[in-house]
Amino acid sequence: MSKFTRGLNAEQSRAVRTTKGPLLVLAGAGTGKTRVITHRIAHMLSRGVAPRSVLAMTFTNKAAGEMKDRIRQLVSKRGVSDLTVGTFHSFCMRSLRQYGDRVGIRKAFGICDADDQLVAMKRALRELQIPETTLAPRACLGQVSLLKNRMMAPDALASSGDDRDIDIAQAYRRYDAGLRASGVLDFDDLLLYMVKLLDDKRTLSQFRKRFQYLLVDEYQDTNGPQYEIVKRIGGEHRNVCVVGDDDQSIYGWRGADVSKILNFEDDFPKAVVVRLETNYRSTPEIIDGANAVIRNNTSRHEKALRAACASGESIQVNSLPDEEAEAQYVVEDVLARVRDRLVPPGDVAILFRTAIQPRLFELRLREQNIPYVLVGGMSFFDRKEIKDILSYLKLVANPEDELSLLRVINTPPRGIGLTSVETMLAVAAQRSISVAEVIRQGDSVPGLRAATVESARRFLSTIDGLRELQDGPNLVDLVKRLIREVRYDRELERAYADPTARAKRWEAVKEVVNMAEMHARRRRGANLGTFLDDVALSASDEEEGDEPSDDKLTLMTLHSAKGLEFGEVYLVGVEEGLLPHLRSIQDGAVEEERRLAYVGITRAKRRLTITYAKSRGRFGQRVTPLPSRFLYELHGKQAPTALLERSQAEAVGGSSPTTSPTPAKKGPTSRRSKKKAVKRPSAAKQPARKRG
DNA sequence: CTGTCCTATCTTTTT
DNA sequence: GATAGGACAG
Repeated sequence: MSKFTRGLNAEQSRAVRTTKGPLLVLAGAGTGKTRVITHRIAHMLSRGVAPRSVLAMTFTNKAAGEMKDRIRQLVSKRGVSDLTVGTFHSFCMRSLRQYGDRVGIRKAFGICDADDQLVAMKRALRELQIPETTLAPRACLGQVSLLKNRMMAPDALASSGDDRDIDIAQAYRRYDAGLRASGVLDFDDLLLYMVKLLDDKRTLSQFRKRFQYLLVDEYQDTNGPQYEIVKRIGGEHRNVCVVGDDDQSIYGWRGADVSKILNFEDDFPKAVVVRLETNYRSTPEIIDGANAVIRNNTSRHEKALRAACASGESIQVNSLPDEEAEAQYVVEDVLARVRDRLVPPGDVAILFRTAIQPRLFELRLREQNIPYVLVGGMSFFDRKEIKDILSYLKLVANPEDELSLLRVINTPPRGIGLTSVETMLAVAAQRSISVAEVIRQGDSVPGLRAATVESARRFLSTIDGLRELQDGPNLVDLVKRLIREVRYDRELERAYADPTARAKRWEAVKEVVNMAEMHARRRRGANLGTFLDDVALSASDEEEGDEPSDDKLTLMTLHSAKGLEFGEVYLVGVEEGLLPHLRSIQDGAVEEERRLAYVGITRAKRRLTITYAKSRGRFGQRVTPLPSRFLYELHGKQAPTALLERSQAEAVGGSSPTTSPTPAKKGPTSRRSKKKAVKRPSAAKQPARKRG
């Protein structure tokens, strides 16, 4: 018995001790998953496994950081630093930086974010002369991403014969070509090219030899390429441990594939399967509810949570007349309990399905002076000024990055307007050269004024000048000089008349400098490239606000709640059409919604309150939703067929505006237009200000 | 290039 | 009903 199995239950201990061969750990919510993972690695190291032969992959930076921290608490520092613990994406990025040339990409590739992707897709559609009204860039991007996540080539769609699919397939190819020309990869590409890299025999055997022990966290969220990576590297030695919970797979819409965890034993025959079913988080009442709901899913590993905690309150379910009353009820309940010192605000969460729901809750919370954080929303990196500066930096690092170039070429305004840019793009396409090259050839380009060309050249030479500093030791200096030399202050002056707003933006700009400073301090050998990598792959973890803090109530979506726990939880808006969401009902994806509900329920340690509204404004109309089918299930019943049918009918009816044979009876205000809205009381009178 | 009007859209968003 | 993005005019 090793010291790392002490204090663990039988199943946990078995998982920790199984260090060789394939291992599937089905870890229900609150069953000590992280503990098992970290103890298992510590145990392996104590048994002589070389730290550098261990590869542990997670989905978030946060999870990776936590894993490292907790292993560090268990073993000596030396061992930990040689472990490879990181997100799939960062692992792939590092590997491609090292061996990218083996799959035909430059090692100095850039990484493009969601914004860049959208720009690239718009450009692709324009070049293909597919109007955005026919195919929305966002939707198209989503489809392409899904294809990539399923490792499907564009041809797979093109052959379907459907017009839209053909367009998407074309857009896919064009979009990819655009990214390649700009020397950038999107997030999905990082994984795809890694798979490709592992197609190379030499590389594959190198990786197999190096990484003798694999561990994958949240395996239920694995998508196609991630699965291939695991299978390839681990396929020979088969020391593959995957940990996850099929009941918490909630990212199917992003290409995550539950079947991977369901079929693990087929992929890795004779796998040891350990089920962690003892829940140390919640009261039996809460666990009963969770079990009762999730039991209704058909495709899952059979299991049920057992509560280890003492009995507590039963789950409360409350219906309220409308969403206003719902918010009011919840906030008043919180207020009373906080006042009576039954719970600190920091131990309370309000969970909801969609991003618009928190509004009313925010309003009320502010009214009552209850401090709160809204998790999610706009990240620091989504702010325009931050993106601008980062685009400049990306352009410095990668002269071919046209996405970035186009973003900042006239920011601040340099007299290079839309028309000029369009001319440049057209000429670039026509002569098959880059936009930068067009600018260099500017004199021979019809339609470009001399002043424009001159200004564009000055812009390029500023960037070129900065480029000479990029490998230099002083990253911070580079960033500062860039901000000065491109005259970003002018941009702020132009865009923000209000001095306070301007000052605030300037603060954000300076924050980039701070980030660079931090990066330079933390990492040896830091340069522009390492900085940009860091920023690209660590989207939102920095910064205030986001982190659930000790003294603030948390407002967040069910998706962001996964992996967290709170003393008291309010699960709100539990109605047909919201949870399960309308779209999921349409798409026949109710099981994933049920998992979402399950995730929500299992976040609560001691007290769970579920609410739903009998009337709710949706898309400007007032609807009278039915209580969610999950509420029936919660009490061990089946939702009435009539409810399911009506729900289905509404989902289908609501989706296609062409066919509206007015489903069941709705409220009296059902399909009235604009004017009627005036009579609505106070709904959104007070415009929600910035969150506190 | 900026300001305005208009209209399409309205889940979730680890990287 | 709100919002964001595009089209169009000035």
